[in-house]
Amino acid sequence: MGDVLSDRFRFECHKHCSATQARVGTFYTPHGPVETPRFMPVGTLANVKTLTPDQLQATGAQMVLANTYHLHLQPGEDIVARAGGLHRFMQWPGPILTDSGGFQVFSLSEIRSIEESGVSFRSPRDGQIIHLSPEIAIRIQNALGADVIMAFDECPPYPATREAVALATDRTHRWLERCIQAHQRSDQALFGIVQGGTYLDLRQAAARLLVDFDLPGYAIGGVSVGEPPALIEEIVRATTPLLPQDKPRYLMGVGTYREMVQAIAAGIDLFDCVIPTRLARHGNALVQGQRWNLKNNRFREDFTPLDPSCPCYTCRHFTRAYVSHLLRSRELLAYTLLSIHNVTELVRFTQRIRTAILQDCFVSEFEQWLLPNNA
RNA sequence: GCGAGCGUAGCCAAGUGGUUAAGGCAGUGGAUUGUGGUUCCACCAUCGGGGGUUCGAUUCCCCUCGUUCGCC
Repeated sequence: MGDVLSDRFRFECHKHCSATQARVGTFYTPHGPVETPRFMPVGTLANVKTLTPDQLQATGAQMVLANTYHLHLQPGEDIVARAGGLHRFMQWPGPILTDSGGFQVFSLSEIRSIEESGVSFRSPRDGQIIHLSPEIAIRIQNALGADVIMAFDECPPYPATREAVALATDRTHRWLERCIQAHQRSDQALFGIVQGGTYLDLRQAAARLLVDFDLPGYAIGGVSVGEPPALIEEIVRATTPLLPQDKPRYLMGVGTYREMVQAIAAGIDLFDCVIPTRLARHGNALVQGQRWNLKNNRFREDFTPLDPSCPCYTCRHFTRAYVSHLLRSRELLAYTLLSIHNVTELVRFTQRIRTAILQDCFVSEFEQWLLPNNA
């Protein structure tokens, strides 16, 4: 299976940045290539919410992230499987990645018990008890049928003691073995996840250990859980170089302009983040490295596009004043237009980085984001 | 013209003779990182006007203005 797998999920590195660890590559999946570095919008079906596949495709998005936990609750993986799998059900022709649900246990359950066998918690939706374990998470993801599936991990909160993080990290490794055992589809790549909280030596030990599993890709998880942004960069810089050169590296849950640039400089290829769509639903636009609250008074009579230099549908057709009006009157179209723009913006941002690396001007062009702190 | 009622923020609307006058909507800012889905947080009034009573009135009394209902 190893050869078939490595063939189906080949990662080619085309160029390395001369001054940083940044690189340009292509990650091949059964549903098409992903040109890296690349931002992946979250998610689809239960989650992108306001974009059609056509609209999503027009943003330049290649791979999208869907959510195991939400799809398990509704409509249930059996229905997705009977519908012909996730790609067909949601009509997304490109690559899809599913998250394992490990993060959701951390982020949105109140009552939970985490044991060696797995996790149980009360669904915030309807109160029913949900069980997740490595085997269940993989079984669900096998049924959903995404191109890339994620190991079921334990994501410790921040802050957490070194002892607690070490326990969670060790458990994540034991769970990874069970995930690999449970995984049954050779047309799906299982990625491992590096945990270790903010303890760099735990991170590095975890990375070294994971490499031995020879997985088709690796992710850094457990960041952007409330820690100071500077710590994310530290973690990424300490961990990424230990992951294999010839495999895609994915930083989960990130992020912002700065975090992405710094992570790419450390050798990261893929990102996912709810920021563009969540901000859209809250009335914010990402424009030229800034966040704007389109509901602010100053946009009321601003008859220019969100970003005159942006090629997206929203910017080609509508004014800031119009979007501001849609938001004030709570028209659903506001969320669609802002989502189109925001996703386009972050995808384009990673595309521009890709181009800059290819032209060997990454450091000079993205200097403002590489320097320590500022807006 | 007579009788009764009501005037608290842009709107709706509690409330009390005593240091900081509920709440909602709207408004103004802010937040948001492997998606709990029109979210969360903060700010935003001296009580129609004038005069009395009182140590003290948004609250009680008088006048006035506005408004609503009924009668003529």
